[in-house]
Amino acid sequence: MLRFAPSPTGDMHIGNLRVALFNFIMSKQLNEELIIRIEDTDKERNIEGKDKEILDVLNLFNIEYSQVIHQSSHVKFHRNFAIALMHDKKAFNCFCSTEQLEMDKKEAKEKKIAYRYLGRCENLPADQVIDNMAPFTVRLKKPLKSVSFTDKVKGKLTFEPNDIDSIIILRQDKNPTYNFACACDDILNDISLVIRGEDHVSNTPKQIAIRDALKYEKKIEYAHLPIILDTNGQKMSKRDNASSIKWLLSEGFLPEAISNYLILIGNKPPVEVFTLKEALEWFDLSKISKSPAKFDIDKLRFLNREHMKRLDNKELSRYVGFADDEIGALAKIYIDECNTLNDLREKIKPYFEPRDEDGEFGEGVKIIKKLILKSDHIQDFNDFKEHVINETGLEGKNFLKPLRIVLTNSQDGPELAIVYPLIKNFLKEIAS
RNA sequence: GGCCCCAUCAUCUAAUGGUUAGGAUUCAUGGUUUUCAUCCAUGCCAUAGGAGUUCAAAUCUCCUUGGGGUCACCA
Repeated sequence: MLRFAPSPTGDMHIGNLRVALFNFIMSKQLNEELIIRIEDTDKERNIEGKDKEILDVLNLFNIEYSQVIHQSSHVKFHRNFAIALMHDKKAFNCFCSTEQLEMDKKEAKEKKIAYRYLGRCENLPADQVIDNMAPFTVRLKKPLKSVSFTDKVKGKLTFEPNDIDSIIILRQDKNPTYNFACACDDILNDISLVIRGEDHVSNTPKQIAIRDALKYEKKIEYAHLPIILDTNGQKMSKRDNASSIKWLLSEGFLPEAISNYLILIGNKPPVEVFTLKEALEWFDLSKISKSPAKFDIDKLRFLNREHMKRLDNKELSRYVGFADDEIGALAKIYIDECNTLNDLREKIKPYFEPRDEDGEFGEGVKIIKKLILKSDHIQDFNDFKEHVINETGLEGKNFLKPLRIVLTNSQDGPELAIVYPLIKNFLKEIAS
C-alpha cells in the first residue's frame, strides 16, 4: 500500500503534486493501492475545504486512488499506541513547561549547539509523576542505537540517537504530533513504500524509532525526492507563483504538460515529451537524481507547446473557448508561436472582433466585407480570391492587406490559403 | 551552529576508467517563407578547486570550497 499524505493547510504546489504523481506511478507499477491520507491533526491550521480542493487537483491530473482517510479519525488509535509505549516504559510523561523548554532552546542557541531535550522528566520517580498536577506531554525515549535505512534515491542513511532525540508524541491536549500520527498510520494502513519530499528525511529515523518501539516488524521502504528549487536556488516558497498549481493552470498550462515536466526534471526518461500513461511504462525510481532541480519555466513552456500539438482539434477548440473542429485546427496553426492556452486564446479572439475600418486599409476592408455579405458561400480559396479581385478591382498591397485584415483581423500571420478553409463557414458572421 | 544530502553548459541531463565531453530547452546568427511566427542550419556555453590511485580520471579516494535540506506541543 502506498500513500499520499497532504495536510489541508494550504494550496497544492508543484512539490506536492510531484510526490503525488510519483506515488501514483509506483502504485500502478507495483500493482498496489494508493490511499490519500489527509493529515489534519492540527485543527488550528486546517483550512476548511482544502481537502476537497486537493482531491480536485488529483482528479484533474488523473491521479487515481482507492480511498481517502482523514487522519483525525484515528486519534483514539494513536492514543492507544502511546499508552502501550508508556506501559513498556518506552515513553514517559514530560512536565516541562513551554517556558522552561524555550529557555533551554535559547541557551542552546547561545552556546551555538543544537538543542536537544535535556531528559529532565525521563526518569522521574513514580510518586513525582502521580502527584504531579501540571499539564504534561508524552515523549518517546530516544533509541539506544543508531537508526539506518536505505533510501531508494539517496542510498544508505544513518542517524544517531542524539539526533533523533526524545520527541513529543502526544501534546498536552493529548493529540498526537505529526511524526507519531504518521508512524502509527503507516502501521495501520499497512504501508510498504513511502514516497515523499526530501524535507522529510530527518523525520524518517524518528518514525522508524516509533515503529521499532511499538515492535512493528514490517520494513517500510522509503524514497525521498529532491526538492524543487526556484531560479535562485532556494526552496520554492508559496510566494513563487510558479510553485502554485492553481497559478500554472490559470496561466494556461495543460495538466498533462505539468505532469510531464514534474516527471522529467531530475530524471533520465527515454523521451522528453510524454504523457503520464506513457511514463507508467518506463518510469524508474532508481533513476531519480540525488541532487535538487531548479524550476525552469522555459522548459515547461516548451512541453506545453508540445502537448498542445498533441491535443485533437475538438479538445483544443474547447480549451480556447469554442466547440468547433475548425477553430481547433485554426488554433493549431498558431501553437508554435504560443507557449500557453492563454496565448492561443489571444490569437483566436481577434478573428471574431470588429475590424479596423479607419486605418490605412480601412476602405479596402469595408469593400471586401460588403462583398462577402452579398456573395454566395465559396468553397475554394483561389475561387474566393478571384471573386474578390473581379468584383472589387483591388490589387497588389491594397488587395492583399485588406483581405488579410478581413479574414484574420491582422496585417500579418499565417498563409491565407491555410486559414481560409477553416474560417469560411464563419465569414458572414465575421463580415457583419 | 549540529546533523544529513548534493556538485558536468544559464537550465534539465548523457557519457562499462579510454568520446572531439553528447542531447534537449533558452539565447544569438544565417537560410527558407510575397508578411509575422514556424521550419531548417549554424553558433555560444560545462566536468567547482587541490592532492592522490592509474598507462589513462567527469568517472575511484581524500581535503577544500560552494549549494541545499532540516533542527516545533507545524505538517
